[in-house]
Parts: sequence; structure tokens; C-alpha cells
Amino acid sequence: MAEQAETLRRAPLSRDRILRAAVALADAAGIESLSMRNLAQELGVVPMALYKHVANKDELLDAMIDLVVGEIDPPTPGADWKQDLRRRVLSARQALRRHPWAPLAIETRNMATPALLAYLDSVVGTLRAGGFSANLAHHVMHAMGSRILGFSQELFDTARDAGRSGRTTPAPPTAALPPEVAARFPHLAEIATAASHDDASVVGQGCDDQFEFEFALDLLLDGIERLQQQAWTSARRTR
Amino acid sequence: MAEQAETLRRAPLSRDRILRAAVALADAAGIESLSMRNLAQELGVVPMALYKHVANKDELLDAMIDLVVGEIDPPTPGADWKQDLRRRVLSARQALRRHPWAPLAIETRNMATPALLAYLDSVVGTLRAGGFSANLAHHVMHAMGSRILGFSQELFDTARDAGRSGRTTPAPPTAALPPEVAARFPHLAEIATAASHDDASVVGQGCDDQFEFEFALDLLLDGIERLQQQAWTSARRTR
DNA sequence: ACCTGAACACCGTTCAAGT
DNA sequence: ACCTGAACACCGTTCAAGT
Repeated sequence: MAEQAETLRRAPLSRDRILRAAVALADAAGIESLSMRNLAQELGVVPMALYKHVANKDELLDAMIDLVVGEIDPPTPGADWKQDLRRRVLSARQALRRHPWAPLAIETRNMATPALLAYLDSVVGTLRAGGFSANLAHHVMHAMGSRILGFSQELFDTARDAGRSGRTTPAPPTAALPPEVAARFPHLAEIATAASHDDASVVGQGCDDQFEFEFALDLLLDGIERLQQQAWTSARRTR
Repeated sequence: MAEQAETLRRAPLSRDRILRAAVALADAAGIESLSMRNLAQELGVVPMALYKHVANKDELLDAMIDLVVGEIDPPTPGADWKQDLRRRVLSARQALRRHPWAPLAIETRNMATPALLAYLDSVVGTLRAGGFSANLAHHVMHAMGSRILGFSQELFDTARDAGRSGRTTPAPPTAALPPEVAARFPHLAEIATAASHDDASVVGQGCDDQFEFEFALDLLLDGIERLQQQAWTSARRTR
């Protein structure tokens, strides 16, 4: 039956099977475990067999990113721009949380992958339909930056460590600080326990990532809404 | 004189000399060229000699990051919080622009490096001195995220490619798009030429990164100022 | 024609042998 | 005691030999 398992594992290789195995491997073991050799072994195949279906590792990564980006909710044509944008960004965040390796992979690649461009294009479409000038839409896309993809872009992102080797979390400054650190960085120590949930039971548990993400997102969306209502434009700015 | 050059290159190795050479190498050739072997060769030294001064490559990267973070302007004690924070974030941005490898290095490391913690602590100090509650300061730090370090965190960051192998820029969607791409992504094509500088001469030159960064930064700072004036707090939020 | 093992040019780091 | 070459366990990818 070891033989049979071998046979099953050697089922016809395809680009799709490779991509799904690659995503699963990166999800489970971290992106640093995703080598062509490891992936081939996972598929019960000799490393060079992969190169029949993907040009090289870079192309593999691009395709993996497109799979993840494809998980983001599509736009709702008739909806209010602000509500629709908020919903899709939160959907993007959920997609990326399912694949903690994706943010770094996206940043590392130079990426103008098709799915990513399609997503960005649809976001601009939502803004334009919502009455944004092309000029303001341009700056809004810049201002949202990677947050449009649901990157929390926190300085200490605990989520990114998920699926890594099961070591203890790297103590973000917003969780309880060890006393000698707290003494050297009193301001960090002070805000560490001043999280949104003043609930004593949660203190020291770290931050509510979802709340913090929505806080920043709404800060941006509210400011953007204000600019749109003022028909803000950079066209006449002095340089 | 080749001998003399050799001798000069073999001048006493020190941790400081290693760090400065490492930063220079990463600045000039990109972070992917910074291998222990390359660095050793640059210093005219056998690879293993480095390990007398740095524990391993991770520790080297941490120390390099601290050098860069150390270039950020110190706070001005008496100043207005908003003006001071803005100035320091822009200073951080300049520091990181001098070292295009630093953002990715910082994100890759789990980093609670001393200089970084000191910088973050001083930023919180500025907020607290400006009358922010610990609660609001906490959320503000999250909302600013890596922008506090001057990361533009654009989706297509042309700056990050600086110092890479001199290939042509990867065509961000906001520069002039090739016609077949423009056809598939009409909304991106539309905003690409709707940059802040409606100056026809600049169209197709890409974006004014500095303007876009300040646009997003001010959007955040203005929103944050508004919350502070309302004495906003998350303490009583419903969960 | 297709597949694949060996090989190449790299890594970071360990370790034992040499001074 | 210090330094360092060789070696180990990895990479991605090329290429030629085998079927």
C-alpha cells in the first residue's frame, strides 16, 4: 500500500495541481519552506518535472499570488462606493489572512500580475462610479496603498508569523512588555495596555488586529469622503 | 601596489567596518547581493572571519537596520505634535530612500531592534506630550503602521528598485500603460495620466512619490487631529 | 521526443585541522 | 588560542545523457 500511495502521489502532474500544492505548502510551512525541491517532493515528483508546467520559481510565485487575489470578493455594481470599497478591502484582508505568506510575496515580486491589475482596476471603477474625479481617484489609490489589499502593514505583524515554526510570538510592543524593556521604553509600555478593550481580562493578550485595521481603514475612508465632498483636486497645486 | 591595496583592504576588521561595508553593499548592489561570502570578499577577508564580529546573518541585518533607523531626526521637545510628527516621518522616509533595501529588510525581520523601539517610543512620547490619551495614542500607532517609518507602502514602489540591476522600471500602473494593458484595465489607464501634475510635459513620467506620500500622511494626520479634538476613545466601544 | 540525473554556481554555517 | 579551509546541507536552474 505504500506502493499505492506512491502511485496516487504520482497522479498526472498539472499546472493547477502544482499551484494548489504550492499554496498549501506555503500556508502550512511558511514561504521559506517553499523550494522547488520541497514542492517536488511533496508532489512525489523529481524537481525538474515542475519546469514542464512553470517557467521558473518567479512565475510560480506570481501564479500563487493570482490565486490568492482571486479569492477577493467581486464588486457590487449598484452599491455605495464607500460601503463597497470597505467591504472589498475587508474581504482582501480575510483572503490574505488565509495565506500569511502572501503580503511579503506580493511586496517581493515586482508584480503586475493579471488578477492584481484586475482587482485594482475594479476598485478604481468603483470610485469613478461613485463620482470621484480621475485625479482624486489617482491619489486615493496611492493613499490606500497596500491597505487596498488588506495589508495591515503594522510594524509588528503577529499574523505574518502564523504557520511558521511553532515558536512563541515575537512580543509586539503592544502586548505586555518584559519589565526591563518597559523601563527603557516607558511610552511604549504605557500604551501597550491601553488597548481598545479596557476589559481587564484581555490586557496583555496583544492587540485586536481586526479593530486596529478597521480603525485605520475608516480613518482613511472618512478623510477620502471629505475630500470628495469638497471636490478636492491637486490639479492647481503649486509645486 | 596591488599588494598595498590588499594590505589596506585587510586592515583590522571590526564590527563597525563590517556594518558599514554591508550597508554600502546593499545600497549599491541590492539586498539580494548581500551574502556573507560577497561581503567577506568586499572586505578582502575569508567568509568565516565575519563570524568573529557578528553572530550570524540575521544579527547583521538587525544591526544594519539600526544604523538606518539611527539616521532619523530626533524629536523637538517643545514643538507642536502634528508638525513634529510630520517632520520626523518625512525624515524617516528620506533615511529609507537612502537605503532602498531597508523597508523589505525591516518587514522580513521580526525586529524589535533597540533603535527601532527607541524611535517608536519617542513618537508615542510626542503624542502623549501633545495631549493624546494613551488609548488614542495606541490606535494612532497602529493606524500609522509602517508609514511611521516612512514606508510609502505603495503597491508599485519604484523606489524599491533603485540600486537593483539596471533594468528598466517595471511600469507601475500609474505611468503610461502599454496599449494592450490599457485596453484590459480602462480605469487604471484613465487615472494613470491623471496625476497631480497636469503639466503635459510630465505625463507618462510616473508619479510624484513625494507628493503622494505627503497626501496620504496628511490625510491620516488630519483625521487623527480631528479625533484628538473630539477626545475620541475606544474604551466604551461595543464589541 | 520526452524525461531526469548529475552538475553548476551559488547559499549560511559547522567543524575539525592547521598554525 | 586563534584562524580558516573544507565540508555539510541546502538553493534554483542548466545541460547532457539516457530512454
